[in-house]
Amino acid sequence: MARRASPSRRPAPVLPVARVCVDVPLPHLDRPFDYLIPATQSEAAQPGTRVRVRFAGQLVDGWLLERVADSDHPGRLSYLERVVSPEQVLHPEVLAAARAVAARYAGSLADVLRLAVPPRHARVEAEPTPTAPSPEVPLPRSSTSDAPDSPGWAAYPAGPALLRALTARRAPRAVWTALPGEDWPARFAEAAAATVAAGQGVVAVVADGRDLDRLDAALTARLGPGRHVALSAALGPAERYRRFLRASRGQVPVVIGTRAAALAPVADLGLVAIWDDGDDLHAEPRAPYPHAREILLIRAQLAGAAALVAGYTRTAEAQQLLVTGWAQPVTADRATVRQRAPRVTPTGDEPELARDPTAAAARLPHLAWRAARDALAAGAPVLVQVPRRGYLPAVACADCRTPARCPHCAGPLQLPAAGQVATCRWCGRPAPDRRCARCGGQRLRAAVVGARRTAEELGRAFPQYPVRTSGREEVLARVPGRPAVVVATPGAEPIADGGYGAVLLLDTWALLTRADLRAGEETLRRWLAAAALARPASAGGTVVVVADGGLPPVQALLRFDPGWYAERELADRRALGFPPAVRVATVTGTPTAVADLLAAADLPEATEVLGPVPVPGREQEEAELERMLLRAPRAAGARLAAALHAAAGVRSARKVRDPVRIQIDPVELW
DNA sequence: TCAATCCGTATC
DNA sequence: ATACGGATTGAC
Repeated sequence: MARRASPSRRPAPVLPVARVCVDVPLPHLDRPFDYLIPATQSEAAQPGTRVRVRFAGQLVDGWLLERVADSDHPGRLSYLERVVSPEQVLHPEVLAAARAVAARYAGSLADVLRLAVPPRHARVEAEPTPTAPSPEVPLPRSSTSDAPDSPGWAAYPAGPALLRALTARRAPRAVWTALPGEDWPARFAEAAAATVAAGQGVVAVVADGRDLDRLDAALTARLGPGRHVALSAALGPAERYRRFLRASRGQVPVVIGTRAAALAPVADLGLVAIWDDGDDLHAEPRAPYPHAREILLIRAQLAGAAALVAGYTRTAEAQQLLVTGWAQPVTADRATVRQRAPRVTPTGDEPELARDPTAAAARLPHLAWRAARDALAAGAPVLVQVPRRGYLPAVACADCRTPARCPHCAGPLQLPAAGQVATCRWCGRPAPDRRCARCGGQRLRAAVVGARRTAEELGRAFPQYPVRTSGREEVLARVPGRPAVVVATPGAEPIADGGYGAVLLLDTWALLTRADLRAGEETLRRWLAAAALARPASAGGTVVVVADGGLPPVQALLRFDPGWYAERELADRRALGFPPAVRVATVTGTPTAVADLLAAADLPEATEVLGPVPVPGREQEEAELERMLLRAPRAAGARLAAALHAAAGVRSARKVRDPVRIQIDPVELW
């Protein structure tokens, strides 16, 4: 009666059962399935390998999570079809983190593993191992010294202690607010070197390729060649897998990269680090939409590793780490900040037409024009930051321009049409009688993004200097320390040799009134990133921000005090019920699908359900989508995610129609 | 009484 | 998803 199961196949003599995570996207199949390991494959079938298995009649990819002696499954087990490769690319520490990430974000393990391990490239896997420097080779700088060689960290009272703690494997956790002009890649490299000197591995994540290049260079300078790899989506599949393998095989102690590197393997993880955690590039756009910072913090927590959350600014999430005592601040004292910071001046946005025809030509406020002119005359380059197009129009108080919020749930308001009553984008309630929280005004105006100032206009204002642009199409990494006008969009500001003489922050109105919860924080982040490239005030460095000096982000910029702003921001979010003070989930889909899912969800008691609201900007979709917003106390966050994942499972087990998208603490909340 | 079909359920 | 089983319904 030998049917399909070939009689020649017999189970492996030891630990014959493989627990396998099958690579299918259905949430109700998000658990391991047991398979028999054929004796012939026993050697190859190690935990962390890729396998092929027959599942529901078809061949699918899977991950061999672990080997056990026997199975709880009451039915008959199938054999593994084959072990794709003996390479153990899924490390136990990464698996544990991936499980926690899936749970945190109401997602499936298979989805997270797809983000964690790049696609296999068989030819690369077969390549002979490149000769790696022996681990016995000492670091270029003294790695045996108890006090690490890094004067740069001495500018921060807690800095040297941070490095000592890394060297001593005490797993320090820090929120580092970098000084203006700080050479952060060098500081990151020093922290990495201290960890490596202690015999541990490092994973560091940055937002984009430009930051990655800088960190790459700093690590090469500090650690020497061949001690780290840089992973990014921009690499081809072969090179990406080649570098991943070097990390996975323990040939390098340090991995740096963009967000997908947050789950990269290193031996004995000692430090996770993220630069500029407020950049929205750190948010993964694929399910389950995890944020690189959260992934890294989960890893640090589970592995007992150190953590470094860093930037010129401080996010509300970083502030939350400080408030809960999970991490300690690494911040310079005020005297040092004053010494390093440029002079910052706010100005109104009315160009003084009569006084200055050239300024008017560029639609530049007089003060901004004068700062630029003086810096150019002094032989320094000038940076002009202009926002990119394409922000959602918001509604703001017509008198003081404070973004208008719903009196019921504090969501942002929208004006369906001129003259109509404003309604909330979150809960859908009309808000006919609301008053501005700041000034009490009742009139509203739509905050329309102004016309973009072009480089040509600035060229007309400063005809004798070259004008260069850095933006979406072409991003400049560096400009020489000579007079020139550099026009850049946020995130594309080149570094200037010797620093910029003046930095002009224009069209700030568009940034500040974005219809987004994070508008203020994001504005300050972009300003500080640009202002940090200016010379110190003592060397003539000036920043002119075209905005009302009374606005909190402007205040924070004037004082160069992102910590103050973060405290305020977190307090606001607590008062309004936003992350990270609370846990939020959004559920998006067709009205019936969303209602179905929520009906099936066993939500924690304290969950507040807001909505539904129509989802904007999806004109072509055949079915109209809507979104519900759920919020729960942080303590109930795990239960909220579990309830939504389970409900998605119940739904997907029944009918496959009408997918719903579940996002936990989405970066964009409007 | 049997067979074609429908629905629900498990997928190891 | 897809494959299977048990229930259901229609025709002989």
